[in-house]
Amino acid sequence: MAMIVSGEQTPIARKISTHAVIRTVMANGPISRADIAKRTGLSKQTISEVVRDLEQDGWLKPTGRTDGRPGRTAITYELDAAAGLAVSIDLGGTKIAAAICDLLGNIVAELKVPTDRRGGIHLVEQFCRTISDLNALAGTSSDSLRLIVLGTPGVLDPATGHIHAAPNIPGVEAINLRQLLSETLDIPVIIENDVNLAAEGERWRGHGIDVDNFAFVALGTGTGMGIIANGALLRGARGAAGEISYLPIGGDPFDPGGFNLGTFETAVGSMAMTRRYVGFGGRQGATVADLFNAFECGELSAVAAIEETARLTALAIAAIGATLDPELVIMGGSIGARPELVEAIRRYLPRCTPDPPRIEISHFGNRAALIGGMGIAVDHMHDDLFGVDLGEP
Amino acid sequence: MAMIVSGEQTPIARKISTHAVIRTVMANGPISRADIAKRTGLSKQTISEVVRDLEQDGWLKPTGRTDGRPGRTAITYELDAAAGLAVSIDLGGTKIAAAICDLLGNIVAELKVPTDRRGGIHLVEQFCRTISDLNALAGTSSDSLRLIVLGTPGVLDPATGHIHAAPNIPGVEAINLRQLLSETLDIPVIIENDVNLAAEGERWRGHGIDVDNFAFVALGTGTGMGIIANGALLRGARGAAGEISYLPIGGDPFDPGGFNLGTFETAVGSMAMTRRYVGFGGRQGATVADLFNAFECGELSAVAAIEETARLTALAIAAIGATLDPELVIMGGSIGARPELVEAIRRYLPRCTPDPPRIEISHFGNRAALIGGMGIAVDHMHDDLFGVDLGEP
DNA sequence: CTCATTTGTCAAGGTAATGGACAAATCGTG
DNA sequence: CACGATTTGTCCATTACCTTGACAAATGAG
Repeated sequence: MAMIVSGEQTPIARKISTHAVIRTVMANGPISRADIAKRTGLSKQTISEVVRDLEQDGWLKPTGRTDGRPGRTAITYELDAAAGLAVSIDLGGTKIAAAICDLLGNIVAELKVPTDRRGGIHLVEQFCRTISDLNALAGTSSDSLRLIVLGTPGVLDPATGHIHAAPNIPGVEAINLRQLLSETLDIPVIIENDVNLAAEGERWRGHGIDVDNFAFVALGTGTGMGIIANGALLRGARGAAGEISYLPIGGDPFDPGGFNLGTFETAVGSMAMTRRYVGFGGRQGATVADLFNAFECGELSAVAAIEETARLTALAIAAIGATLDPELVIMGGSIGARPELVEAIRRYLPRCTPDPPRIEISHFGNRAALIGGMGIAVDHMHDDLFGVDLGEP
Repeated sequence: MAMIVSGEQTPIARKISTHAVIRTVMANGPISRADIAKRTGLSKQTISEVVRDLEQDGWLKPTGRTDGRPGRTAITYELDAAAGLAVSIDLGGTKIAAAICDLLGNIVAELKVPTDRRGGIHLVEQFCRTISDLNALAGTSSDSLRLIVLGTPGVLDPATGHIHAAPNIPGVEAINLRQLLSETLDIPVIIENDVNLAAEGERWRGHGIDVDNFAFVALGTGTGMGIIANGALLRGARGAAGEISYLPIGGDPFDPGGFNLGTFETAVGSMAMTRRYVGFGGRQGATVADLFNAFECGELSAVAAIEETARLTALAIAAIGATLDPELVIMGGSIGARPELVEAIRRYLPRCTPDPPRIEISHFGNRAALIGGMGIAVDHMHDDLFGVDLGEP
């Protein structure tokens, strides 16, 4: 009923001090208490108290001593990485990638398994098995896991976490995957669109470091985009921000047939690409890999197919640029990350938009979403543990 | 050098309490000290002290007493609106609108003058004259002004405030309007794109209240869009977010001729509309107003011109929707706010995009940017006066 | 070994917030 | 009109946190 501004137990002032100490330690690596005092402006006394509490609770640990300078040697402290472990899972149509990471974002264990094609409830079981495999691999225990971040294809409701449309994975629209997994393992689960996670991955440790406005464009079987705007993930009102499948580019958007897949996806998805290749005179039944091989050999129909895809993608990036004004567009996905395609896009872009954004190929390739999940997990653990909430009247 | 976490003079704890009190008073109107205590969770004693300090500094003032309920009557306090005044200026190609508002966002004085066509430095002089006219009108003094928010057309550099392209106003690209005005009057000046301000206006007190994701689309002589994403203004990397003039819609984006105005603006600006009207057989030399009059009379060429503009705008909104997933699109500008056009857009939209956003006509019409400037000014004054900064190591 | 230098602890003092007691002021009711 | 119930606002003692200054501990340089 009444708003509580000071925390339930720990008073607000000590919370803020603790927060400042943690942030200083995280930003400056192994560091002595005296140094923390200088950087935070708090007194040595206070720092000693806060550090003692944090060490008792297992968050900080002494890691070494200073030397080489005059004066008494100082004990240096560091975040105890093992104090918080999290799992990141990237659920794909054919494969599941999963990893355990610690509080500092170090990868402790990582593995990949084929997706259980039965989908639905069987996926929950598979996740649990995979997590226990990861624990065995890393020598950790399920008890020390604090959080699971799950990346899936499809549009997610920002509020409930319900998956609206995931064409490649059967039986996930009927169940609440997030809730089921969370209740089974008794751990909080964050669910997020996989392309959004890929964008987060690039922001965390890829090309997007220190870039406040960029987009991750994925082209593969389907199309999608993750947006970082003002330094944060942009989900939109219904979680459908970045659903570029429906861009009115590459076809007639008023054609009711385009509603199933979306105009843009119909024009540049892998189906469209091979169809176009065949249309230009390429070999019947060719896959996208065949197409790029043919391009390598200089086959004209392959060149034409890729050029057209690049032209349409450049138009899409122009539309995105006119809306979001990103500094950078990162290309990913089995098609989008191909250097030949990206090179062609770079050629087309300045011809259809003034002041085009920089174009880069994903730094993490198909691991971007997995990495992004870890980034979110680490940020979330930090917020959870050390965040300061001022309340909202 | 050293990071100061606690404020220079006022300790952090008192700052937070003060902040909580201010927010509670702002949110709950006239309110007694006991009530503040209940809502914030702080003790009555603390509230009394904080309120006494705030009253001494002129921020709060007692406004009345409670009655009608059992128990001792309470003195109710309110923000002293006159403690902070700000100016909002909307610089247009033909007119300048300006207003003074107080800390609560009440409009104290408002006026409109024709823009000095000589532009450049003369605008600074005109702003100063207008502000002193406003002061005379409101009976206030220049000394109590804390902030000026200036809205202009064109793309602004988010860092420097430099105006990059403002076709309607001569001589503003060569000078730093923000800096000049700020130095002349010795008041901080915030400069912002006018369509962004219009979006802020709708967010503050228009259709965008409590809507975290929406876009304000302006169609008139030119085209533009202001974006509220995640509840905040989206400027993009170079301040060009929402520059929908360059959307690759309504023409061939690879046509080098489209670079001057942008493909979309070339297709739906007022020039394009009248040209299209004439092309469909309308009267030579007709203005946009004539066109809408003709539509009113059921003239087929006018109907066709408006239908085509609506069709293209629906496509643009589809593209914006695929990127941003707004809950709402607010239409503004001399053309965009026309009900006939909006009605047509509403008809076209479901045919080219699934799950289309709500479409509304601007709540403030051509005053939206002026109102938005006030909203920003009020928010900024609040942050300035009562914001809590935790520092950043 | 001695001195300068830096680290870390101890003790004392100050500020802000809490909680309880209590006076002040008002409404409702007999 | 008096009295109890109720709410407001102040006073006082106590607690929690942070700071200052003094001082012991530990180390490199000469």
